[in-house]
Amino acid sequence: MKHTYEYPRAALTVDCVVFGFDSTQAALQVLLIRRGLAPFKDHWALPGGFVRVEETLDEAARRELEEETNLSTVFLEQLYTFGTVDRDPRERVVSVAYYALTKPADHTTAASTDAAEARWFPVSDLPPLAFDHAEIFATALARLRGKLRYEPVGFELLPPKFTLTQLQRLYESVLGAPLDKRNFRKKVLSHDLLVPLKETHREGTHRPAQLFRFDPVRYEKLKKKGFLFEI
Amino acid sequence: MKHTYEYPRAALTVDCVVFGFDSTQAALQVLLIRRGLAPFKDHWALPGGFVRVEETLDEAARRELEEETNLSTVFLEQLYTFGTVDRDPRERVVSVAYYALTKPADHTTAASTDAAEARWFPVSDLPPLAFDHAEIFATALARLRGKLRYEPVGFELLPPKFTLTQLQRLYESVLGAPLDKRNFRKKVLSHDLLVPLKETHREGTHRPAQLFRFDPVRYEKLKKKGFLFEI
DNA sequence: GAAGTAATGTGTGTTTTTTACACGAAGTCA
DNA sequence: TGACTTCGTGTAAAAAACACACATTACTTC
Repeated sequence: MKHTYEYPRAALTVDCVVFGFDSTQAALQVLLIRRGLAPFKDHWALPGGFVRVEETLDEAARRELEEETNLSTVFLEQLYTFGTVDRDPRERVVSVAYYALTKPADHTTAASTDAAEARWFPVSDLPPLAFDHAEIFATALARLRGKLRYEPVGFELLPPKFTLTQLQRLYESVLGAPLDKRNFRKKVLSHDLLVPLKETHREGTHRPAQLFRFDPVRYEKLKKKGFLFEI
Repeated sequence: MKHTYEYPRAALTVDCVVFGFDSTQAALQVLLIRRGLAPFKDHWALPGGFVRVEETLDEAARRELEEETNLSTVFLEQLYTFGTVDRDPRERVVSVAYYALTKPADHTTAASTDAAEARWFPVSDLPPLAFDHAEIFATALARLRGKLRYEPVGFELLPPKFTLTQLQRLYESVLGAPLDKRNFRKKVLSHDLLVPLKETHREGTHRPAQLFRFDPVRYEKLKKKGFLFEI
C-alpha cells in the first residue's frame, strides 16, 4: 500500500436501479443511461456517480437521480454495496447500490432530459451493461420481488389513481406469474389500504373500471401496529 | 493510488455484528470489543476496521473478524452501509456493516484472545456503544429476525449436534416470543433438513434428548428447487 | 335500437395450513 | 421405589389459500 493517508481511501459511488411500470404493455422497466465517457463509452449503464464528502449516501443517490434523469420524490432504498476489487478497470471503486420506484408521470420527464441519453428498457430485454451493473440489476430485481411480496410498494410504480387490474398486472410482471383475479382483489382489499374513488377509468370499448388510490396515512398506522401486507 | 484525486475519497470501514447463542441461558449474545484508542476510547464497539485497497468488502470483514476476535468460518453476510456524514468525529468514514453467526465452540477462542478485550453481551443488556454502532446493531437484529423466519440459519448459532429444544429456545430468543413445542417440532422436521443422530444428549436429572444435525447438502438441493423454509 | 365485443366485478365449496392443547415415557437421584 | 424433570407425541377446530364461471356495463357497429 502506497498512499499518503493513514488509511486507504476508496472512490465511492452510488448506482441506482430505477424501476418503472408501463401499464399499457404490462411491462416492468428499468431506466438506463448511455455512457458518454470511457470506460464503457457508449455502453448502457445504471445512473449513478460519485459521492461527495459533505452528503450522505441517500442524498448522493437522490442527487444523482435528479441530475441524470430528472426524477425526484421517488421511493428510494439502499440495496447492497458492491466492493469487488476490480469492478472498475480504472481503480478501486466501491459502489453503494440503491433501487428506486417511479410513477409513470415521472417517466416522460426522465426521458426528455438526456444530457447523456436516458431510456427505459423492459427488464426482460436489457442491453449489455457496463461494469458489474448486470449483477447489481439482478440483485435489485430479486429484492423488488421479495419486497413486493410483503410490503405494499406496488403503488409506487403506478399513477396516483389506478384500477385493480393495473395493480394485478404489475404484481404479475414483477413476480413473473399469473394471479387469480378474484383472490387477488380479495386479498388486496382486505388490507384496507386502498380507497375507492368516485371516478372510473374509462377506456376503449368496454366497461369502465373503478379507480382506487393508496392511503399512505392508513398504511403508517397499520405498520406501526405490526400488521403484515402479504400478497 | 495517486495523490491527486479527481473525486473525493472516503475512508471505508467494515463493522461486524457478531451473534452468538448461549444455550444454557437461552440468551442471544453479541460480541463487542473495548476500544483502546480515541475516539470513544474505552467504549464498547463492534469489531471492525479499515478496508484495504486490495481486498473485497467480504474479505475485509472476514479478516477483521479473525484479527480482532479470532473467529473464522462463520456465517457472514452484508447488512447495510452506513454513510451519515458525521458518524465518525474525525472525518468522513463510510462503514459497510456485516452480521455474523457463530457456533458456541468458537466463543471461548474469541474470548481468550483479547488484544483489545472482547466480550459477549446478551442483546437485551448492551452497554452504550461507540459511534453509530447502536443503530448498526439494531439493524442487524432486525435483519436476523427476518432471516430466521424464512431461512434455516439458526443452526449457525448452535453446535453441530443439538436438540430440538435447544433450537426452539434459540428461535424464541431471537424472535422474542414463545413457541408451541409440538407445532415447532412438526414444522422444523417437515423441512427435512435435520438428520437424527444415534446419540442422545444426556444431561442432569431427566430423560435424555435426541440429537440432530443440520444437513447442508440437502439444504442446497432444496434451495435450488425453490423450496421455502418458513418457521 | 339491437346485437356484438371486451373487460369489469362478484361468491362458494374444497383443500391446505395453522393453531391450540395434555399426558405418558424415560432417565436421574435420594 | 417414589419423586422429579424434561422428552416426545396426535387430534380436532379454525383460518387461510385455492380453484373456479358468469352476469354486468359500456361502447361500437350495423
